[in-house]
Amino acid sequence: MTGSPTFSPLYRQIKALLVQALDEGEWRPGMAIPSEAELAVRFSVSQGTVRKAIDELAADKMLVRRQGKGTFVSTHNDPREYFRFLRLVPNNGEVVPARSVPLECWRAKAGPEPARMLDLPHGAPLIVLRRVLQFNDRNVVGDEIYLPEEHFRGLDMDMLKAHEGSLYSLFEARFGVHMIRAQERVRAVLADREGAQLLGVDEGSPLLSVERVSYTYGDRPMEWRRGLYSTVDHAYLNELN
Amino acid sequence: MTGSPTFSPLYRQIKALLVQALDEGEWRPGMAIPSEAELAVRFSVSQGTVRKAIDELAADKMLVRRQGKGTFVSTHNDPREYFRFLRLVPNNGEVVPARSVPLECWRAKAGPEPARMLDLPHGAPLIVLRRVLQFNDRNVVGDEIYLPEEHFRGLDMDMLKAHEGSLYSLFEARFGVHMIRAQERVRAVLADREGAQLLGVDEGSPLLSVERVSYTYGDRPMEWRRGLYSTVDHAYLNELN
DNA sequence: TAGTGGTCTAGACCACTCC
DNA sequence: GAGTGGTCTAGACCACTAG
Repeated sequence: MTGSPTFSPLYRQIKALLVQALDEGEWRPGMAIPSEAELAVRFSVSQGTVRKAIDELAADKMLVRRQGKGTFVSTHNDPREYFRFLRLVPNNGEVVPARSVPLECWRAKAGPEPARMLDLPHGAPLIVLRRVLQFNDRNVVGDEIYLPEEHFRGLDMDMLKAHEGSLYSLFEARFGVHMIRAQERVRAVLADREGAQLLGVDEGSPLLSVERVSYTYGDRPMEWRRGLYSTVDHAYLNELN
Repeated sequence: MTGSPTFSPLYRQIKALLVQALDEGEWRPGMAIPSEAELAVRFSVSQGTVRKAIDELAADKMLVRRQGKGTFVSTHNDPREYFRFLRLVPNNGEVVPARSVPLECWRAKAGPEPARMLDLPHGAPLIVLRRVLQFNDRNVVGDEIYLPEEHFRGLDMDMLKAHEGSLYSLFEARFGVHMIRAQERVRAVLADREGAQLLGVDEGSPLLSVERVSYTYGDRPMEWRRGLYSTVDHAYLNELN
């Protein structure tokens, strides 16, 4: 019976303004945003209110606080953040860095599934790419990745081969597309001939199928991918609360 | 060169005291804790400091705030929370409640793996139970669950059959064991004869193997389980930030 | 109307980083 | 020492719940 509960506290409005500024690129990934005191003046609120807005953005991992230094726009373009969304860990605890190796890259029209996942019209232009992830020079993940061409114009094999780091670091550095969050659906499948060969397992071996949609500011989907994970020497790790 | 950074803010000390009180059962799951004002008096700090401690406990899901009513100890013993740790969702979005059906329950000595995962000495007494999870009366998950007998004395098939709800709600209601968080490792495996029959799939079908350790207050491991998930009609859903 | 959590402010001071 | 985020306080007021 009651109307919509339209009440929105000040700090959430400040938060929305900050997200808008981030989305518009007022501050680039890795750069510092103005100090809390400055922002308080800019928005005509107390520092405590700015602080609460930033608290939430830090919890969302859009910003990173560093005591004594400032507050920074989070970035994928830093070795420690390259594979922020990758949940695969080796069975023996040793930490080896992953390496992304591009295989193919072509243009295509969106079929029903990519169109739906990317919120695009059927037939919209896409860039599709295939790559593998390696640990210790061994292929462990094979991905097929679908991107709306509109936002990734110019992406090709040369660019992929020239780039050090993860795809998300490339997306950020070259196309200004910053992924904020993602959602994965994991299933068990059998390796077909191609997948088996790619990951160095027998045909018919069990693999994880991992489908992921990644979102940029404003919950806009910007990437859809399907991966095959070999879980012989690794596991998909998940924390539950 | 610098010594250990032992600085701990007041609100974290308050938080630790609150966790201790929760662990000792001063307030039971589902019940309200004292108001922020009362706690401020009790600990001789300002309400804002208590508030920040509770903020973190709410983020950890140990407490739940309800505006106008109070702050409550979180509980698994509520239909909406029965399967808080279950990440399985149906392929078609419809929400059907899960149902836990016990199969077997027996006593055993801890082998190397349960002992390691539960931080118990080799040979420590365990209770082991097998059960299935059903959606729409169809078996989708088969679990084998290992519990330290010390904390679950008296658990048997009769008790399992008599209980409505999830295992965690039973653990909480009957044994005062409240799971706070858990960690899962997911792999792809092939269904053996037994697993295939249990889940109604062909032998050799791909299944998810999900190993989980659950922790109570103080990060004390209290349960280890291994599950087989059929992902024919469901997917393991995960949010990444 | 009373009690609870939620917001907002202003100010003092602390911890950390860098020059 | 200057500048940043981090803590703590005290007080006023708002939103929500329940009797």
